[in-house]
Amino acid sequence: MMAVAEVIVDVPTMQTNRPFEYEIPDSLVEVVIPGVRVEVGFGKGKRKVQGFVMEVRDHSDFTGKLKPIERVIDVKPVLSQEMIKLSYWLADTTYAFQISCLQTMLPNVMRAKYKQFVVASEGFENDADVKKLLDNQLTLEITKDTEEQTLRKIAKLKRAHKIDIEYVVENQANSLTRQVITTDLNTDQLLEAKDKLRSNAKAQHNLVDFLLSHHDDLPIEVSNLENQFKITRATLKTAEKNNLLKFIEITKRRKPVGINPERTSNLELTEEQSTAVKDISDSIVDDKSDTFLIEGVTGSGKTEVYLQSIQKALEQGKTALMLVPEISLTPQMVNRVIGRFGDQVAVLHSGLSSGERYDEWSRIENGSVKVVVGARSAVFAPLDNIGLIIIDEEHEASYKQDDNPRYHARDVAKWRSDYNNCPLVLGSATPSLESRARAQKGVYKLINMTKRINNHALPHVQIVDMRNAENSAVKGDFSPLLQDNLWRVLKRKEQAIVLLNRRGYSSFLMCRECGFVLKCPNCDVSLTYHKNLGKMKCHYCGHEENVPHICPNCKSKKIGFYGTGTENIEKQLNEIYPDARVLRMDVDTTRRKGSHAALIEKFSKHEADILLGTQMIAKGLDFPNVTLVGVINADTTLSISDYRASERTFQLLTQVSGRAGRAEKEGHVIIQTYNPDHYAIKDAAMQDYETFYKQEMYLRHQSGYTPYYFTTLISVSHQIESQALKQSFWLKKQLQTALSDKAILLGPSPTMIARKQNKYFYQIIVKYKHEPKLHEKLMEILNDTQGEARRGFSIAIDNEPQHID
DNA sequence: AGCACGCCGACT
DNA sequence: GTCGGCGTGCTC
Repeated sequence: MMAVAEVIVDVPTMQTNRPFEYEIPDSLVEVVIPGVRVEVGFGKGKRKVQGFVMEVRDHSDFTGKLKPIERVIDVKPVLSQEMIKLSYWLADTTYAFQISCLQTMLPNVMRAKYKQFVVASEGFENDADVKKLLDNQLTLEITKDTEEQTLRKIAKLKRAHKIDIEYVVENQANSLTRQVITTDLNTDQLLEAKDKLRSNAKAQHNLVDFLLSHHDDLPIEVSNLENQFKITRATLKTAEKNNLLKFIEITKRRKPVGINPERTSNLELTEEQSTAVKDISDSIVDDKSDTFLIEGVTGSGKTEVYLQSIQKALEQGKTALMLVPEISLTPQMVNRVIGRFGDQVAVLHSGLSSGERYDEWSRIENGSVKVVVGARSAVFAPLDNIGLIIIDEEHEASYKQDDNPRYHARDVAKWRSDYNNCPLVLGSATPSLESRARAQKGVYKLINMTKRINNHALPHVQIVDMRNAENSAVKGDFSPLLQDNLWRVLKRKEQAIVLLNRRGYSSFLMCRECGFVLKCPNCDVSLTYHKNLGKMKCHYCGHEENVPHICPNCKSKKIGFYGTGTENIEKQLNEIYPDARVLRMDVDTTRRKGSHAALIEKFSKHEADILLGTQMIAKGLDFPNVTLVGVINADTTLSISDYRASERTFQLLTQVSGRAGRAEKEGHVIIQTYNPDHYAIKDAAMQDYETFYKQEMYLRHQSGYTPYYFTTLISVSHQIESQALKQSFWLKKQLQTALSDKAILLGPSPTMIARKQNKYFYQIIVKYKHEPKLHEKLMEILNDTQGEARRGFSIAIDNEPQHID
């Protein structure tokens, strides 16, 4: 009997997108188990790659000779059975390679780094050519910087079998350990020991004094002692010999959660809240995988419902997972969860370094954490025995990953909820149409929360018609009504939020003389300015260049930044209200790590009167002193060519309005728009989701979009534009043969950014209700176009895209 | 992806 | 003749 492992290898191509079988050597039988990473030989040469063991069997049907597993990387599986199963489902539904799915599910440090070294073949150690190539060293590393000439020489010597290439698979994931010191002696014993020290042993005396005064702080990190207290390692070593202290290695948690917020306990619930908690709790207790949709107006206390439901899961000895959009992962939110559950909580946000992220992953994986809060990718948190999954602000587009694997966290959460037999709770003031429609059909259980806590009135919303000359002509972008109300807020020493609704939020360079815009040579996009680099950069291909001071087109000096507009609005605010403290929050001011949180902190301490910003200020923030919200231009998101434009506009306006008057004080919202009669704007002003929902559903029905139809977006790209177009017509024809005549095929049409990294993009949209053959056909197409892929042709499939552009 | 094999044109 | 270009098939 032979032990065989099914391994997914780290080679992301269509042809290798299946398990390969490897022999498990006797010495490794005990350790090669599903979920561990292994190092295996792959291909004809001596190439080595990392792989994931999916399954272990006792025989193989493979007719050839099996290669052995060379090394086991993990002592303990990094993938649970749940994650292994999930990866199959994920690969299938997103059309992504399974290896990509596995890597997405794990912290980045688990991704192998590959290195190649040139070494002399046996017997050629003294060969003149070899010696010259290696420059008398034993090895030569081949990197991406290795010159073309050298590569040629390497190829030549290799053909002559004078050299070999050695492959090294590096594992980046090792939890850092740190050295700490502690002592078994109590203070009396230390004093006693101090007396015994030689009087000239000054450093030792100081050290003992230090230990006495910091006795309660022990253990203390050695690096801290060296840096902060200037105690050398030599001193410590001597003290160790004298049995004054001892060294211990502990696994370092790179990111200790900041200052612990004050512990809170359950708040008293309103009737609506307690019904919600009860319904969810019942599902937790009964191990039912129900999906709840909480449709709750801003300020209705959804968070408390989440917290008490989590509490229930913990009481049942289970764990809980809570997803929030990255942007609402602010200290405000995080503190509320940590405040309730203390160090049982792990927080996964984009601010973590990859090492920190790995540490948090380990804490979750080894069971020391019961609650996980995080953004999209936290849906893969290695929690065991999940009792509850929550997705806050479930309508947020950021829950969908926009590169491979293009998964939606909501779908993954649903899968895990089914696997764990636990409820999934979706919460929003403005649910996505598809979720709300599912609730309508009874697929989800709808929980309506219509009352604000303490019966706070909803903010008073006014729409300003900017087509009216009186409003727009006065002073820049501020209507008299908005100006007036800002004055009042300032006079009352309250705070205001001003939202500039912009879709693109990067600053590009434009000549005011001739209109020239600095563009990327490889992509059809304008370059954006990166403050920290001091250079112009392309978002799509990474191309960089210096900032020109004269216009390359007309030689004028009037070339400058044309940004989000926030700077311009800031200038206007400063002119109208010279005494007001304005805080600008946009990509430029939040680029540095932590600056986003710092600005929020500053505003919540009332160190500024007006918070000015884009989308990012609309979400999840709670400032009790804010009584006015002004929206400069509500329309911009309406005019985009996406069928979700109205939905997005409605959501944004409703949410930003909810920022006003969250405490005792009444809130006031002023929305400036050129489309005052548009239903998305009117309904947002009324904070009337249900009316909006009905209207939007009607329109979606008319135009045949989600949730009435499923959509799949297929984009085709090629170096040569005509080829891209030709292939996309071929693809459309392929689809037509497989699909029923009820399916609607749109396109091919060029994408909004028609060229990226010197490739031309066309897209086809498939709208359908029931096409059982579509999935199979798309898989077939992916397989068939393999050969073409070599010639720069590629296909990307996006199931249920969030935006079509 | 990355390697070997194999088939063609232009050079020590 | 053979070196090295690229197109093709395959990887347990």
